[in-house]
Amino acid sequence: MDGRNTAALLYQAYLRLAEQINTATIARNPGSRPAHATVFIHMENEGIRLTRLAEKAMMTPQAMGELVDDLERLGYLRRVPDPTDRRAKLIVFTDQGRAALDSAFEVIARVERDLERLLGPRKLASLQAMLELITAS
Amino acid sequence: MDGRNTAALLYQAYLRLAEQINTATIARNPGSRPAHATVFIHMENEGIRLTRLAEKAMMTPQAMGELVDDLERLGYLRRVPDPTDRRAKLIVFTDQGRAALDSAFEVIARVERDLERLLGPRKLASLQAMLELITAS
DNA sequence: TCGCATTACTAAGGTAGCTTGAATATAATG
DNA sequence: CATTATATTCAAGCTACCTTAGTAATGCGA
Repeated sequence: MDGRNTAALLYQAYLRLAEQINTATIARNPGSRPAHATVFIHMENEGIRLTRLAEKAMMTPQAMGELVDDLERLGYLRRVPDPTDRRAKLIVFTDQGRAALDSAFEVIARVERDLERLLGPRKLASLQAMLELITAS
Repeated sequence: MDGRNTAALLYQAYLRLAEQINTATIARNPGSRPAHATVFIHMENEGIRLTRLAEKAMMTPQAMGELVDDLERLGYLRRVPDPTDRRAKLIVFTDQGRAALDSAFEVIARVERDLERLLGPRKLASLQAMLELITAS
């Protein structure tokens, strides 16, 4: 079906890298699922409310609540009362959660190093610039 | 979360292009869903059996059967008896199905032309080469 | 010809990742 | 101080896309 289909090529390359990242992070953080990543992506160090987290991730508070439930059960997050509003809770990292975040950064950094070895630094930079251009187009 | 995450950039660029392709093809072929694309991708002009189609797409014949049911109902495919085996049926394109396939190619070609205008032919070729390299790595 | 394999179909079930709806507690406002 | 809005949570449901299980007809090798 493809005699030059850049979209398909992008997807395959993405799958290749995502598989590496998911495999490594799930191995390091047993019990976690890809969907949990959106929580880490939108977390804030000082703590964040569920509603705000949900807004940032563009989902309902209920859906985000389930993800946070999981990560709390797994020991990555904790809910503490928000001192400024007794209805609200602040979702904060545990030490384990911070370690998991660091670990995820390391995994990504390793993949980036592999890419740099594969393509060379100049070409990798060129690739990233083109991808940003496409996304913004 | 990203201070240079090529995987994320790849995904965003892919989403940008896929959204264009899906929107255009679904607009041209009402009733079709993204999952139906895998059928078109693995179809064969001379006709193909359900089991073989399922194998190529790496899913169960039952799952593929449903997709083919949909596309038959929508008028893109037809099941005809396989003259060489009375258990089997050949899934073949209707004229409408062939037109839809052509139309999908046109949509992709349009996206490729847009990309060529955005990046230039040399850089687009370089992008594709890098994506293939990543996929094969 | 007997027994097993293959092709397709029907039916039911499962999973991931969401949603909508409704309840409770607290806050903010006129 | 009555009303309305906000933060969270419990419960149920939904969609897309698959799966496993079981049935019937036909083909094929020993």
